[in-house]
Amino acid sequence: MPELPEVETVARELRVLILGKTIQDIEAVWYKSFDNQSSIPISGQVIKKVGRKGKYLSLQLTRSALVIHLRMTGQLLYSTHFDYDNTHIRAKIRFNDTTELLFKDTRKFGRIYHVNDAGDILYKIGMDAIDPTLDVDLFKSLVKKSSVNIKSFLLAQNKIAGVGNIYADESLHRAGIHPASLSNKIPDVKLRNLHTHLLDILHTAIENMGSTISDYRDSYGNVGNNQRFFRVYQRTGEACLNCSMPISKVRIAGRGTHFCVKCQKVYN
DNA sequence: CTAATCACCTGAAGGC
DNA sequence: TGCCTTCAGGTGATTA
Repeated sequence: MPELPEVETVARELRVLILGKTIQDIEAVWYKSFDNQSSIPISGQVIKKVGRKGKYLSLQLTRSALVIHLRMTGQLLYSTHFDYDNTHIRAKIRFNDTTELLFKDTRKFGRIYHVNDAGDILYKIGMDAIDPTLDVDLFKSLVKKSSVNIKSFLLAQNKIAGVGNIYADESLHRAGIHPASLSNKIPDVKLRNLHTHLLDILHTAIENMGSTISDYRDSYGNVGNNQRFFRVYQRTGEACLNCSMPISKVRIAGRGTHFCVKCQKVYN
């Protein structure tokens, strides 16, 4: 589910909802969902800062940190009452004002890590895709250093963090680059295009509160709006909005990949 | 280093 | 209705 725009939406909401709250305790309803790697007690610690890097959320506490990845179906739902639906709730972060942050995760892939320092988890992640210091030149040099196909490059979180299957396909379509193109064979002009469109797509998706395919919800339980603006993702067989050619779907990097054969040129 | 495949899980959808 | 297969916003380990 959630890629950068969805996680950013949740991060912004959590800053309003839980910043400054004191944690009472954390209950691991499904044992694997909460991975406690620190001996520092959580109880009594205050949420000092809510951050995001790539698809990871980080909650800086007084003395330690919680790092959260929602994977495919994770949701962080803020609750002020106790009569909620417990289905698929895998962990509960309780605050001392009786409110809770519920970790709902149908497929159980998501994780809440408790670590001494958020860097213990985040050190392996590349630069965030909307980090202002990731300018065109740096973007181009990262891509040109890679020999993998561009779709795989965009999905590789250790290079640029936050882009997933939806926004990889959407940005490659806008930039007119075939997803199977080799990263180091794409012309500079096209990479410049890709950088521009990737940023535009991510920022627009944030403005639209993220994309909901099926499971994504924000911390209020609301769906996103950005799925209405997809041009290729999940539009297989439908007309390309640029040229009317039916959208194709193939498997690249082990993922369903949507593109237009006419608008997206292969470089290799 | 890269590429492919499986593993982790549950549920929805489509074919028969 | 039921059974079986395939697929899904992700990533990490393992095997060529």
